[in-house]
Amino acid sequence: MSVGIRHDDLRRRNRAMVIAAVRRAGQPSRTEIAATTGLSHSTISAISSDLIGEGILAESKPSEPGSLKRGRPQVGLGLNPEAAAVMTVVLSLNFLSVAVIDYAGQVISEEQRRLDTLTMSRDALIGECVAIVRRRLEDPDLDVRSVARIALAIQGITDTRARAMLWSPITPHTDIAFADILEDEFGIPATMENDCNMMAVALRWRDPQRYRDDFIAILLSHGIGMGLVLKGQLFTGTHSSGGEFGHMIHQPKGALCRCGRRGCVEAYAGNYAIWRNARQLGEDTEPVADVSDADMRALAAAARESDGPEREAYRKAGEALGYGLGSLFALIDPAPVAMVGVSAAAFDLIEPALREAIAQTAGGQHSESISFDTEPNELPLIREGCAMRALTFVDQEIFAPGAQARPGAGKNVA
Amino acid sequence: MSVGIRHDDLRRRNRAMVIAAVRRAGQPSRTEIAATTGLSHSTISAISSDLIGEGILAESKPSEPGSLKRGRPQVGLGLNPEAAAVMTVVLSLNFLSVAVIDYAGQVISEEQRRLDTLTMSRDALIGECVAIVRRRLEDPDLDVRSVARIALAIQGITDTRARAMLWSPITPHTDIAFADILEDEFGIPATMENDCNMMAVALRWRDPQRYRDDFIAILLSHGIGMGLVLKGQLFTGTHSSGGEFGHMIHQPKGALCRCGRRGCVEAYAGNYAIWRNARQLGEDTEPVADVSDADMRALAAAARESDGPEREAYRKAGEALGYGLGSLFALIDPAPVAMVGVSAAAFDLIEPALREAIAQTAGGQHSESISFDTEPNELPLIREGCAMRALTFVDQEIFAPGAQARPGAGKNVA
DNA sequence: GCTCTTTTTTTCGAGCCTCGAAAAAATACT
DNA sequence: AGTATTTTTTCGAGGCTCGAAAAAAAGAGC
Repeated sequence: MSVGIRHDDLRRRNRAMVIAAVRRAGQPSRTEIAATTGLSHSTISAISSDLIGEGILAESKPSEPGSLKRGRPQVGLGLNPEAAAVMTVVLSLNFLSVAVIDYAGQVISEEQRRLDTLTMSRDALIGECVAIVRRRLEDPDLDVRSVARIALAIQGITDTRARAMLWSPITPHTDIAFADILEDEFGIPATMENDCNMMAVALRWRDPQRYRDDFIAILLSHGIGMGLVLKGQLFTGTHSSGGEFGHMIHQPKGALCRCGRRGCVEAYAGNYAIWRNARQLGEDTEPVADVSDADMRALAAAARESDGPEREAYRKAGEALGYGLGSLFALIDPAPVAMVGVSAAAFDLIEPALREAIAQTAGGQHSESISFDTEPNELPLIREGCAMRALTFVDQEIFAPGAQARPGAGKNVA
Repeated sequence: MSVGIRHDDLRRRNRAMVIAAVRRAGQPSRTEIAATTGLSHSTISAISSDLIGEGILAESKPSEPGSLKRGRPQVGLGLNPEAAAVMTVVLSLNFLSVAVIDYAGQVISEEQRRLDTLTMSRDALIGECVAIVRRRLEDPDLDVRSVARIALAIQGITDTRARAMLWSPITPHTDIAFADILEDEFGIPATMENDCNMMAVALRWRDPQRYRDDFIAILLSHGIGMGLVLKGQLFTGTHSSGGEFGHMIHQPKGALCRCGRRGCVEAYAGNYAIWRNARQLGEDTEPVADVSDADMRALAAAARESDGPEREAYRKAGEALGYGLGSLFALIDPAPVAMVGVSAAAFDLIEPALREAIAQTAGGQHSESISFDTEPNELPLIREGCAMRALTFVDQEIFAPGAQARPGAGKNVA
């Protein structure tokens, strides 16, 4: 099973703890780090002195003028923005966006492009991704050697090892090993992440109070996606990114889903499903390829206006989501939920039926106490999540082990 | 977040690894332990010499006569059966059973009792549990001081901290803190476990080849329960034992479930549901309290005999289980399944409809490759799981830290 | 029966790492 | 300027793991 702990692992792990503490707290003093990690002051002192010597951390003046305490003032430790950089690539329906982010998490540069992802050939899609990354790397302001990691996020299913996209609604092509492709092309370690998982990662960094150890991020968009954090860990399937909440069964043999099957939650709550119901097209109608955000906002407006088929469509969506959440809660117990995406802006139309449905399930025993939060814009969240994922990789996998193994690499400060 | 690693943790963890390696492998040599843990021979030598000195491990002669290898023969290390003992208490419908198990996992003594759990008062139920434990502890052959842990398993929902039963179908009473009660009564650390989780634990020990990192144990009994292991970890809810597969929704507003709600998987696949459908009583009929195993076997026989309402009842059960598993697989991806309990003996009647249903779900994409195994008798599994849970607790929490902190306690061999 | 070979296990010194205590540093209070 | 207070560093002690070498315990060969 798992492997024994070597002596050198110890330092690596404790270095990782210190870096993580600094990334989380912003500008903590050595004393604060000692308190949060439980390590002794001497150890923190030794480790942080090493990390500063290696250019990973940097001391920053207290900066707080209102710190009228006695005693030697604390000196804050911060991440050195120039220690490294990472790149995020977000590929969504008809849209590709890239950003370069410094080690402290600030965006250095970005680029966005419209594509016709549904009709592009496999090679063209890969080519566009490679090209946009290359353009960013060729930016004269950027030190290419400092780019330590690329994180791609895509709508759809990725594999557990974060190497490949297995299936995606934005393209007819399957099994594209984006991570390997980018690694081979640029020699920079890369991962392929699921968009909703990245949303969950981002929520945890944005609001650690609310989104801590257990929570759910649900993407209400053309399709329905989910990112799930359980016991502080991002939940993934055994083979894939998992958490395909949208394809849990709501009604056996029910409405036609984009995945070709019947009765999935998405077949009632995805944008195309709401649109289909609002237009009263019948549940067997082939899902349309795309409904614009503007159309969805118009639909929501009409639903708020009068009690017609539009309102009924949102009611059905709420019911499907409610029963789906009820089944999910039966498995994992209730947890805070964040609704993300265009239809999150119409959550007022969805919520009543959702709560009613959830109250009829075992998981909804305390349905009043389940709280929902909404965030209409998913893209910034996905990018933030990617950035944090790439940065924590650099923290844990590159900086924590230190550079003693290879004396030629990295910056060796005496 | 998590805490830094101290220097003394190191030894504790590596001791735990060695003990775990011995428990898993049976009679491994020091060399084998070094190989599986990745630690050096010197370290293994030092640790195992300590453990032998403390009476936790014991050397055993090679025992294999056919070991015609050159070189110094390996000497096997085994668990010392007298190092400690644990107790398992399994509380199920109308039945209470207790066993005392030595440190090597052999049953020393046991006792079983029939009770009328559904009608007993709260105090009577607790009293019976306490009394049966006391009788075992008063056994003159048993050194009471060696009993290091009690593990209770109960059908129903337990809390995450493994202290209390929150709800159970075998009694109308709720929120009984069995673990605390036993601890207070006997001064022995105790935990309260969910029966299906213990089944999963046992399967992992019984057949580590098949049930390794990801698998599902489903109890097909009066109710439907599940134990789930994901990524090598027992899956639990955020507040409770979780994994209430039986109460995922199969049909919104469908058949009446024992939990009082409608459309749960259990309301189609639990014994009472199969019985209700076989008797053509209608889905709104109040679930009966108990159907005997003999009745269920008769039902299965009738279903095999001719294509009547009995066969249809099993078909409906298969359909509900199939759609439920499909939804589950959408979340976690497919994994090997073990069907446990009386109705597992009728799995031939269930399987066709189950596979048909699962094939219509997103999670059932490779439905042929999903393999089912059956085990009609759940009680031995639950007891084995409890025993292993209690024993690994002793391994990790009592023996791994060692006794250096309290020089008076334990056996200190110079 | 004795020596050689092979494999397992133990011993020993080196190198790290963390810790606690004490010292040093840096500032506010008086 | 001196004192109190808080943060940070320094230093020696104690542990732990590791690699190399030695010791132990057999079978193989003559």
